[in-house]
Amino acid sequence: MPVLRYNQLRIFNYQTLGKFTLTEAPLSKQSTICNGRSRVIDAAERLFRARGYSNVTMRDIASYAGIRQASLYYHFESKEHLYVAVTELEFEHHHKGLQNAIEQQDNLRVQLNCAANWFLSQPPVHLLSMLHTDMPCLSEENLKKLSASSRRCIFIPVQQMFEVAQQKGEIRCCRANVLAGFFLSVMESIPMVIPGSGVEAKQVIVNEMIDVLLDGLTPK
Amino acid sequence: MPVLRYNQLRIFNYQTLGKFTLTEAPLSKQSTICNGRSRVIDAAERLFRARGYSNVTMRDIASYAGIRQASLYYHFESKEHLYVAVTELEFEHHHKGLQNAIEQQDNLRVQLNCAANWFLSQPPVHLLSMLHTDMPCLSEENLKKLSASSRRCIFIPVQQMFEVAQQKGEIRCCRANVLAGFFLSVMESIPMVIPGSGVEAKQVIVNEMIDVLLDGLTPK
DNA sequence: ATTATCTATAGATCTATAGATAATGC
DNA sequence: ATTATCTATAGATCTATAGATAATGC
Repeated sequence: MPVLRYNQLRIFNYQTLGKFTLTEAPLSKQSTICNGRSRVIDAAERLFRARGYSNVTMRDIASYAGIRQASLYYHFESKEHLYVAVTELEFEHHHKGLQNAIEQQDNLRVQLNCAANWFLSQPPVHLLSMLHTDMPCLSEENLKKLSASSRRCIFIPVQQMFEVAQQKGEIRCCRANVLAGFFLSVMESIPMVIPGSGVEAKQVIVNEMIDVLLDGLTPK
Repeated sequence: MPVLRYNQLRIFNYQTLGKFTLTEAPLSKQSTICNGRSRVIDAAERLFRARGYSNVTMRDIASYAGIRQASLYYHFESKEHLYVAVTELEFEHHHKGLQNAIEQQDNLRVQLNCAANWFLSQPPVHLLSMLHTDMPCLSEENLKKLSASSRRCIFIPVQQMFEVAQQKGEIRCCRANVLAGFFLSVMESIPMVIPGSGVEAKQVIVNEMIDVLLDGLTPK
């Protein structure tokens, strides 16, 4: 059976991934996934995010992208280089989305809602898993690089949102970094609280979360 | 060079673990770590919790426990069996600690503080990473088993604490499962917010977190 | 006889490299 | 000539099994 070259293979089916089914839409625009490199990035992005660095093999990525394993090394020097490239892109993507969600609004409650909806509209980042499980597999240098990126792209924008609200007197005095960790970790935990639910159910959770954050639990 | 048998080797040094340094005290009582099986469980516990299932090899565990890799299979049928056994023990350990922390108190604010201090007194569980990255590596059956254990031992006790407080009118109406996810995920995120800080710094964060949870952020 | 270890190794991956080859663009 | 793929494979793991062996307990 001859192996179809990528150039000859215009119609393409993503393969199933065992128990790691990936149903989300790709992060990048569909239109950009038309050349080999983009397909590799897209495949790696989905797989690394769904399973973590160590539970994805180069063969998995190649198979998902519709090429042979060795061909990945034409585009990326190593598995680690691929992971770093893909993860930086993902962080930047979230940076843009978050900034956009936050800066359009001037009220904290609405900003929180928009930021939360941004996260719900995207495949989950699993930032805590990445920092805990994936990053230590990388070189010291790449670990520092990605840690810094995750802070700059995701943590700091959320922190600044709280700082600004504090300066405007919208909320009382409280460490903005604690609040940022608060908000982000709760966003990460939503799948744990209600596994396998739709977006509407998640939005209900998010709204309740924002109410608690702003108004507290103690009855009036 | 003759290999020292475990029985002959009474004095023992834990080996270093590269960038995954494990400085925490063992979960189990020191006194119980005197026979082979307990040493294996202790080693596996530390390593799996520090790096996750896939980033630990049977050789790592054996080396840490001071025996040869193949000897592990005398005590446990497979890597997966070992992981499941160790993780169930860990969940039970947290179940006892949590129940104890919660039932001694009758005021929600104090209960939250005691539950938080329990977690701070133990090596971190990294529940989100476990559920997201480790569990999908297991068989369907073990996945279900451990998911159920994590719910029963960790999630439900926290949820019940909120339910009781709600029944007593201490807090206003709000989904108790959302609040449990809230609390647990924030506990998990503390290392992300202040990486590499001492227990005191973490207690400050925890107290600020509890204040926000109960009193909210909106100024009076 | 049983318990707890060891050595040696089979068999299955996984990453990465070497070198060939087809398609594309100048 | 350059780009993007392929086949084949080296070399390094990693899990798990087989069979030997020393210490312990009856």
